[in-house]
Amino acid sequence: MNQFTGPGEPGEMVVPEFPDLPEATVTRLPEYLRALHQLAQSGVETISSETLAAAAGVNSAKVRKDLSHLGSYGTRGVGYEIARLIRQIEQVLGLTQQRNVALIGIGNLGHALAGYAGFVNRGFRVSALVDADPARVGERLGDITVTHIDDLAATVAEKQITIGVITTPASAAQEVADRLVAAGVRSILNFAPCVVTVPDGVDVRNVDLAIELQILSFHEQRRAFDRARRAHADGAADSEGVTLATPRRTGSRTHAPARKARKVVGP
Amino acid sequence: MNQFTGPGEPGEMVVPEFPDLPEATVTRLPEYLRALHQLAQSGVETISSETLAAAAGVNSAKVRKDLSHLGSYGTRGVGYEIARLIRQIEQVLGLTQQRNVALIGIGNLGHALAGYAGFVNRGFRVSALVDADPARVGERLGDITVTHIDDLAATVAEKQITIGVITTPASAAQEVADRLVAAGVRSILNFAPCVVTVPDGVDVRNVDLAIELQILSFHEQRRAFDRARRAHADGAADSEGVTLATPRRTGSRTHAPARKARKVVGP
DNA sequence: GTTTGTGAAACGCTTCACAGCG
DNA sequence: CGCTGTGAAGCGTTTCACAAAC
Repeated sequence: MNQFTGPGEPGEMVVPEFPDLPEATVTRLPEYLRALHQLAQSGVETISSETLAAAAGVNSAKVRKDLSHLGSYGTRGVGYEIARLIRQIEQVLGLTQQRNVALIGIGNLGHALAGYAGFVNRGFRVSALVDADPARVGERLGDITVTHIDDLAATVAEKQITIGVITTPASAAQEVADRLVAAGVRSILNFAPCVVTVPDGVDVRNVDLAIELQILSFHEQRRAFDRARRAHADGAADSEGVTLATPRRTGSRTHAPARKARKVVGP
Repeated sequence: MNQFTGPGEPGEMVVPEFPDLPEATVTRLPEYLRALHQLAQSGVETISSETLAAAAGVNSAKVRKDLSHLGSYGTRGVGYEIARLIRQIEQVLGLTQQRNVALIGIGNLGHALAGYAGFVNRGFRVSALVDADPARVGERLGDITVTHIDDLAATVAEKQITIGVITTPASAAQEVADRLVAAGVRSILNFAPCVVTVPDGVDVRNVDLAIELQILSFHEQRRAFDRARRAHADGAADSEGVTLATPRRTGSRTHAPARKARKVVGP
């Protein structure tokens, strides 16, 4: 449909276009990308929506709709050219340039993320490590030296940071976010278990590990309940009017802050 | 509306009821809970949907709809009793019993999660640490000794594990998932950057840290593009028919695998 | 007056199903 | 024939707006 080129009629100023993607599509593109990189390694050159869907854990209609938003160049009867698709997705996701990430809060989690191999190969570089504890400043992790939060603005400018990752305790998260915003950072990934408030134009994503567990806990709980209910019904059925509760929702999954891939037993 | 009690008419077998919550509501309940715990500490006893909404980063209509699914017992003109609301939410989320978590893959991330304070206070206990590397088996972290993946079934049974957290490399994730399922675990939180396939009745949630960054990167990219576009338009406007692309989507946020709290500049 | 609980409208996302193209 | 691209239908979620309750 589009993909970075305007209509280009004579007598018009043509301004390049940026695809207007549904948010749900944006969250899936990285998943397709991950699957495509895997598939590319196995030497395949072309892929159908059906196969990509299986590799990414979604259905093929979704893949086709999503890719059509990129101005997809699939070939009917054949599929999509993997290499080209990778290039297209990387381009819309802004991964053609390397993005510099600052990690604020060098505790347990900060340490782990600083060494997380999963970032480097996917267009990101942890370029700055920041902490408020003077005792930690100067510490080296890999080839990066921890700097002090008071120098954040300078660090952001010097290292050309575009994304800040907050791995502080919740009590410090809002202040860190404020400082990141003041330093010009417009994208924040917040691991602290709290809501951070930011001005318009700033983008915050939250990952709360305990919340993920709690969501799992709910479904665990419901399964236990259903088992109890079924056992009860088995023992009591055919006696007289048995009231059965908990009609199972038909709905499948949407996307989720963290991605989901739930599968639950049918009734 | 409901909340664990059937209609209870005479002459009927009454079976307890489990509330049928929309998935979107389930993902928000933990966020309300987090906010409520904070608010409870500041001595407030009652809270309006408006205030809770602000604390949880959503809007008040959503809060009221969500809570009404629990068979909400708010008081009109007053609000909700915090202590009671906490109890209700913890009950539907299955947090009244402590849940035992096994961590599989004791690398950087596994270490960090093993020591993550955010779990303990929220109903979860990391009760088992598992790795495939014999060199790591026997290592103690806190008060837990790392056991071998081959003993997973025994560990799960002994420690009464209900949730497995995968922090292995992607290459090992599917096998670990298979073993967890074989050992009877029905809830999996997967940090490995890959899709794991599980049988019906098993619940998998994925957290891919690089994907979160890529989503941020997309919006970063779009902002850069919009700036360029606007600059271009400023310089060229009023000349003749200027084609402006990128109509901004109106949509706000849904929930997300990881939660979101985006705010983006208006046009 | 304030705030809840909720039908109903609006919205976005997913899924269907098939025309169109290779 | 196989697979993409896409209108249109179907669903779930969000938002509106207001009657009911305190």
